[in-house]
Amino acid sequence: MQRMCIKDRPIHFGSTPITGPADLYPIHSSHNRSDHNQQIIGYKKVDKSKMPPRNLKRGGSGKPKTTEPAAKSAKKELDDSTELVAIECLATGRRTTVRPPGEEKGNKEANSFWLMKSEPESRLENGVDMKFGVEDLKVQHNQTACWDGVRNYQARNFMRDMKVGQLAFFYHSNCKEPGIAAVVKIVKESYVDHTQFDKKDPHYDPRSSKENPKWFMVDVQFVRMMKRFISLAEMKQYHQEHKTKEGPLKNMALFTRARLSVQPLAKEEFDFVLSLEDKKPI
DNA sequence: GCCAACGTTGGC
DNA sequence: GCCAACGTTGGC
Repeated sequence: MQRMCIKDRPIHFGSTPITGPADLYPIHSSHNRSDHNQQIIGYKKVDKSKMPPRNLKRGGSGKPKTTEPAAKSAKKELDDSTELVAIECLATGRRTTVRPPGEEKGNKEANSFWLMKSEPESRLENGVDMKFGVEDLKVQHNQTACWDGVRNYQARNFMRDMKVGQLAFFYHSNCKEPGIAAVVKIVKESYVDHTQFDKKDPHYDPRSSKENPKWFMVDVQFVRMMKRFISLAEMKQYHQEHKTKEGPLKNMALFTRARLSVQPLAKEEFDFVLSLEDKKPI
């Protein structure tokens, strides 16, 4: 079984209105559940050989280590991120710094682009349809939707780094043809994801509380469809080629951190993908 | 803090 | 449906 949804993705329509600025309207998306208190982040170019994982593991599992801290630490990271991307495991308190692919020191623009995954095909999760493709975004009021349901710390932290006006690719995952379908922009910065408190929501998180919410979301607005769909397969070919010949997609998170539903793109990566629109598909 | 077991992601 | 990759859990 696969489920798709997975952890970090958003989407579905719910029905719950969100509170927020009057000009934005929401919606919902949703996603998964499971993560814990930890966070780590970063991308890195790291070698995955040693990468990661295990160390960044969570720490105390059961005890949310921080009860308030989550928010606070995360915020701290945000501030630090102006320079390097700070990574910290909330659970362990361990901190490391990594620089996003393509980000040069002092180049704050480098990380101002994102890729957000969503499932365009129906798939039930606890009875709720997770479907939310670009077409679904386009029919929302103001063509804007809140990216709720993200339940992965890295993805959540990336959303917290998002700023109004930044662009992101709307990626279709878990479907026949995975790939980039459109360009969207961030229209509301990180705020509490209300679905974590809703017992009926597939992404309900019993470990979270209103006093100390764990999950956040941003609002995105449709900008335009890609001139042509840029498939995962096509990008993968470039990724492979760029790994040997050196090219902009050589460290693309889509391949180096495949399961992350919200991922950063270096400007060169974003621009390269856009340049493919005017080329013939390979 | 380590690490084996387990669960999830998500392309194929 | 399969399964590789990798994140999470939780005992020790």
